[in-house]
Amino acid sequence: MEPGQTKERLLHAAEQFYAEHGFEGTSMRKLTSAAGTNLAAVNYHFGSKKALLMELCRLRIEPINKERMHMLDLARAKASPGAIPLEAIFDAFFVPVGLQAMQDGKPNLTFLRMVGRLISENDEFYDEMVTEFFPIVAEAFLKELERSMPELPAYEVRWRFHFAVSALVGALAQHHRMGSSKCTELELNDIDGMLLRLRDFVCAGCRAPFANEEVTQ
Amino acid sequence: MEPGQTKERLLHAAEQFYAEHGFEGTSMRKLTSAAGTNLAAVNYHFGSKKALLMELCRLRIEPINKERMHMLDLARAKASPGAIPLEAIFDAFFVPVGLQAMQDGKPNLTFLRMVGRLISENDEFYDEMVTEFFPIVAEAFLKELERSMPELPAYEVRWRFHFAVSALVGALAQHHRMGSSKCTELELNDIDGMLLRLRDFVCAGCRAPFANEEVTQ
DNA sequence: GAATTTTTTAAACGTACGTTTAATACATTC
DNA sequence: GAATGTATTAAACGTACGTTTAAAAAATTC
Repeated sequence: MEPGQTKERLLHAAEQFYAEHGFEGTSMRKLTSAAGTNLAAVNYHFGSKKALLMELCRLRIEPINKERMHMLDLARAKASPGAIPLEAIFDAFFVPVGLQAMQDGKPNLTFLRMVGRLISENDEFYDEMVTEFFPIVAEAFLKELERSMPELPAYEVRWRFHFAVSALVGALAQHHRMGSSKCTELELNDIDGMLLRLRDFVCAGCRAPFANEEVTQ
Repeated sequence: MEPGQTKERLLHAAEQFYAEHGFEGTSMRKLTSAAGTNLAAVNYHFGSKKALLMELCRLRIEPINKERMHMLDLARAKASPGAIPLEAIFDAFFVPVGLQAMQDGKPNLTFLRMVGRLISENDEFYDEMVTEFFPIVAEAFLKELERSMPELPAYEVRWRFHFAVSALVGALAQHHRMGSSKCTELELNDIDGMLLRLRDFVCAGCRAPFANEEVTQ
C-alpha cells in the first residue's frame, strides 16, 4: 500500500464508526480492522482514539467555517450599507454544510450525522468543538442577525439562533431516519432541498412576533 | 432500607448516568454504586442494562403522551368544527414535556437531556422509542396539522413537523449548555419560557410560505 | 547498498465491562 | 417460630477495551 494512505483510511473509517456507534461505542480494534490496518496504527498516526476524532473534525469543519465566513462577507458586501436579509444570513450558515455533504458529487451525510450525534453525546467533545470551531463564526453571525432584527433584544436573537442551530443539528442527526416508513415522499438524498426548507423554516421562526410579556407569564 | 426503594433508586441513578454519559458510556458498576446497591441489582430487578433504560422511558414518556393526547382532545373540542390553531397543537405537543420537567416544583431536565442524547446516539434505541411510544401520538398530531395547514401537501407538513421535533429534541439536549459564557441573560430554569419561545418559533416556521419550485431548483 | 528514518506488526498489559452464580440475609406467611 | 418467597450480596466468568512495547518490515537518504 502506498505511503500516507493509512492515515486517510483511518480517518474514513473513523467517520463511519463514530457516526454509527458514537465515541464510546466505537472500538479501535474494529475500526483499524475496517481500515485494513493494525490496532496500533491509530496511536502511531494520531496519538489516541480521541486525537483521531479531533483531527477528523478539524479537517472537515475548517473548510465549512471558511466558506461560511466567505458567504457572509459576500452577503454583507451585497447588502451594504443595509442589513443582510435573514435568508442570506442563514444561507451563509447552512449552504456550506450542504456543500460539505456533497463534495464527491453524491450526498454523504456521514460526517454531519457524526457531529450531530457526538454533540449530543459528549459534553467534553461539545465543549472542545464549541471553543475550537464555533466562537468566531457564531459571533460573526449573531452580529449580523442582530443588525437584521433590530426590533429584537440581543438575548432574543440568541434564543432564535439557538433554535435554528438546534434544528440544524437535530435535522442532520435525524435526517437518515426520515426515510423509514413515514415519509416516503421525501427525497432523502436532496440535502440542498432539506436545507432550503430548513432555511425558510428558521427565517420564518426568526420573524415570529416578539411577545416579551409571555415569558414572565 | 425500605422494600421497593432499590428499584426507584436504580431508576433515578439510571436517569442521571444515561443523561450524563450515554448508554455505552454508563457503567453498571458506577450506577449501582451511586444508587447505594449491589452490581447484581440491575439484572435482578430489570433483567439487563437495556431493560432498565426502557423501563425508565416507559415510566416517563407514557404520562407525557397521555397528557399530549388529552390536550389535543381539548383543543380539538374547543376548535370544533374548525381546525385547531397551530399554537394550540404545538402547545399540546410541547407543554406536557415542560410539565414532566417541572414535576417536583423545581425544573429537572435530566430525563429530557437523556432522551435527546440517546435518540442521537443509538439507532436501536431510537427505533424502539419511535415504534413503541411515538406512532400513535405522531399520527394524531400530523392529522391535526394537516387539517390546520390545508394549503400544504401532506409531505410538506411532515417536513415541518420533523423540523419542529428536531428543534425540540435539539433544544432540550442543548438547553443545559445555553448558560455557558454566551447567553447570561437567558433564564435557564425557565423551561416554560423556553417552550413558549420554541412554540412561537415553530408556528412561524410552519407558516412559512411554501415555494414548491425551490425544491427541484 | 549501507545506514537511517518511517511505518507496520504481533503480542502483551492492565483495566473495565455486563452478566451469572450460589450463598446469605431479610420479609412475609401460616 | 418454622417455612417460604423475596431481596441482597460477594465473587467469579468471559469478553472487550485503549494503550504500550519492542521487533520486523519498508521506504528514504546519503
